[in-house]
Amino acid sequence: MNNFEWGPTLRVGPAKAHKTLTEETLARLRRDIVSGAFEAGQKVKSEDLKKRYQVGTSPIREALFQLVSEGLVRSDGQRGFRVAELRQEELLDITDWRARLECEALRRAIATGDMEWEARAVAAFHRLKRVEGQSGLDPTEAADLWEDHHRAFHFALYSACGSPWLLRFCELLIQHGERYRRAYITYPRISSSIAAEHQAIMDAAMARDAEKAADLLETHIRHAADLALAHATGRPGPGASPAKARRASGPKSEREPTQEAARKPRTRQRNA
Amino acid sequence: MNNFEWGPTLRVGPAKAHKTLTEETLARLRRDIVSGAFEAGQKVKSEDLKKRYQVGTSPIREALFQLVSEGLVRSDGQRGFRVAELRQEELLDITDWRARLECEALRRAIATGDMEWEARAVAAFHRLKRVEGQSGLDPTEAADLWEDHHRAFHFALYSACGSPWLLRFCELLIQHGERYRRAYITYPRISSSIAAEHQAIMDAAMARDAEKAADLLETHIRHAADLALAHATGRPGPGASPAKARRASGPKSEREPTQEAARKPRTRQRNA
DNA sequence: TTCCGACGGAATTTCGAAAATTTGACACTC
DNA sequence: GAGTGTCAAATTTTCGAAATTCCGTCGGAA
Repeated sequence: MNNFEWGPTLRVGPAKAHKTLTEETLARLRRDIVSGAFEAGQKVKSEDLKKRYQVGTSPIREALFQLVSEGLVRSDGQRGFRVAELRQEELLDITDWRARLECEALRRAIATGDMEWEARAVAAFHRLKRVEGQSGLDPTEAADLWEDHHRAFHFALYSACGSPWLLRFCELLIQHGERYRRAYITYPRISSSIAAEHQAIMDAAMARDAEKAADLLETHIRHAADLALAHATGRPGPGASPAKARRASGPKSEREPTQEAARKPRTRQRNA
Repeated sequence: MNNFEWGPTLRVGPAKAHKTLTEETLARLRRDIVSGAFEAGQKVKSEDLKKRYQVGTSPIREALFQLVSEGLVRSDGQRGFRVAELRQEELLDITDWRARLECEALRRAIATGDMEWEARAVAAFHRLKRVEGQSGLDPTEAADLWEDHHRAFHFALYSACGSPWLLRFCELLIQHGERYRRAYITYPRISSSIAAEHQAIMDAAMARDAEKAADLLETHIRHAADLALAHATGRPGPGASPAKARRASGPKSEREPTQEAARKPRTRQRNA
């Protein structure tokens, strides 16, 4: 039950062969949303995305719909799509569930994980450390790289939990947690204390001390959220332009419709 | 935080206006998969679906991708889609998490729910009872109707839990749980004991007895799963044609490729 | 002025056909 | 007979354009 696959979200390695354009676009779009390349609440026009990713209408829409289901994008009737908003309230919700579910996953993995699991964890941890030591990279690239391996490390720890659904929930929550973090905290900011936390979790896990590992993990998760929250409150506020919106597409006219345009019902032909 | 929306999955009422064809197709396809109109593991050809739902390529694919994310459909590289398999192992997993998460949701709702929540629950329960009393319907239709209202009743109970993510998780799990149930148990089988369980849960919830309600709910969930499991083990086994596969499309040739056809890598142009 | 409906540009949704890929079959060699 | 390469049909993926819908604006009536 280990080779559980849902999306290719958390795979760092060689990845599935026979990728379709849709899958590729999905991965890129998801990464761009999580990394903050698009602003929260921003309208995403398929025309822009087509230019940005150099693909046709179908892959774009197919990817968008999958992201809707993941909660990163919202679909507005026949009014297109927009990036999900960021609300502090939701960050609290996500953090609570991350603490509950990821700790549970870790406990189970420690209880039942075999040598292969240990090997995966050790390998992922090693990669993370190496990436942290790396210097001289473009900040954006460095952030992306670190986040990828950070995610992979956490996921490797849970990978032996034995419950596909738990793993899936963790996957979703981690993704969203990362988005909040990256929206509020500017890089580079891989503080050594975070690295130390990882080390401690890793040690406890390998020593098969489930309770200690879970405690450390919970602290780690809440710590990250607190940090984000602290930064958030000292800022314009959620939804109001966190991070820079890098790699944004050209200076298009954008025409954001008036925020809450009067929504009077009209006559309609179809779908009567 | 109550008006949380993800998919239109669990809405019974008036539903969002301005439906697009994709949304409609998504709802229909989801319902058909959950209800067992498609067999588990079956390949779904877009050509068939186009004929079945009378729409073009795009709505079909867009709906399919959303269902992939929900776990009801799996996407096979460039080899199309197939309905997710049913494995007893997974039913156990789903049941465990349903018990944990739905009970938690119910507890929270009881703790913080207001009058409006009570009203929603009472209304949903009333509808469920009325539907159960109804007679003289086509069995298929009756099953669909009952399931819709059963789902809505459970969801109404949780709707005041205050956590969007918890609600979303419950939504997904309920959906999958229903699929297993309907795959293994043939209708009509709305035993009076189930109705009694609902009544008891409802009473405890309205009396704000969180612990009792949660206990009853857990029993209810496990009871349903046990029933399904009992039927499953006395059958060909999961994945091997449970339920009837009603409303199946025309007697097409179906051409199921040999289960594990030798998968030798070929030369490829794109995505090199 | 304010409300209402129609008009037209912009964006989204949907379709159908072209391009690419998979799959099974057939012939050929070893 | 087993293994291998080629070919054509079936299927999926992708594109681009047509159809539909939305949204702001303008003009006219109360």
